[in-house]
Amino acid sequence: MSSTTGTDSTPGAIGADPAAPSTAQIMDSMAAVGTAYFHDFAAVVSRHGLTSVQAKTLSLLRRPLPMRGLADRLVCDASNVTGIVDRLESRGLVRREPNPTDRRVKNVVATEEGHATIRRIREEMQTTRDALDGLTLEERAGLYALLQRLRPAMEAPHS
Amino acid sequence: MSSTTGTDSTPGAIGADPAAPSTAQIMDSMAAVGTAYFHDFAAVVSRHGLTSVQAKTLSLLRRPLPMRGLADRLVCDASNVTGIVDRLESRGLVRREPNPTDRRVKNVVATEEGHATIRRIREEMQTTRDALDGLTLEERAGLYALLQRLRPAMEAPHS
DNA sequence: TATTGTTATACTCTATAACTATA
DNA sequence: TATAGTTATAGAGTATAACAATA
Repeated sequence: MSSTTGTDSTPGAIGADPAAPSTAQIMDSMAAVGTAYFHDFAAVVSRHGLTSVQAKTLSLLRRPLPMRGLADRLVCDASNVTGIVDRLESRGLVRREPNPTDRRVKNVVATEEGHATIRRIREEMQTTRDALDGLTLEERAGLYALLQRLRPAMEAPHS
Repeated sequence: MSSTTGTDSTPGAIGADPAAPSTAQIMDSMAAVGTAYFHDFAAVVSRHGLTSVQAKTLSLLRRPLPMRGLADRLVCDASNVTGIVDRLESRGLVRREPNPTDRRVKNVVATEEGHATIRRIREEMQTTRDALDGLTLEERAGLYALLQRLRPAMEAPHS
């Protein structure tokens, strides 16, 4: 639809219309902002003695999930989840509970400390919060609308 | 979907103004889109037999960089770069060259195949490209402008 | 003395394969 | 037979500490 979505590499685009960014330019910006976001996240969670994947797992446990459900959401093999949950459990941040209806399944539940930890992490991502606070209300609304519009297409099955 | 989208821990925001998203809501969207972007990237580079960090390293080598420069840009300890570059070099994607003016330094240079590989990877990120193609020209311009506005604050030194 | 790059070490994440206990 | 979870294994990324060569 966007007509000239030609691949880019900046053809003869010395004075290119600044209002018509190439796909490559947008991708570069997405990568830069995404990378900065995850650096902020990693720095904050490491102060809590957690790795990124451990904190991500904790953040998925707003409600109990089976090991398998965690593997699906983390987009990794189920065998990895054993170790990740082991380490969170040994720190008292999650618990494994038996599933009453299917004895093969174990439900992973965040403890009160686990919930508190992930709450604090969200609050402590100050670089990201400050960056968002630097936007006007209109810009914040625009950014959110665009990200929400992008999200389903980005998360769609990669045929 | 805005009603029962239990996506985040918004305070008492059941019927919150959709034009005034909370910081937490925006952060969740950023994380979701960022995660999807890096999943696309990881899937594409893995078809080329590369890990994400290897491909990221290759993408930094549009011009030669010393090992130390790579460590700075990858935001990791210098000792890690040895192994990453070792693996890229054993696949013929980069070369180590001596620095004429400082014999302690080794410049890492992408080979022709290295340049071609990173070029192909950018072109093959179809999920991301399709998502961007689903936006109107105005939306693309708005997204790019917002990301560019966010970038310096996000990349700022994390005191 | 300080810096560049490397090695050695230990831990975590990752996929694959094989196993168990359930279903 | 199929599924949930685990274990064993091997490769890769990560930080720390120590080292040689050079500045």
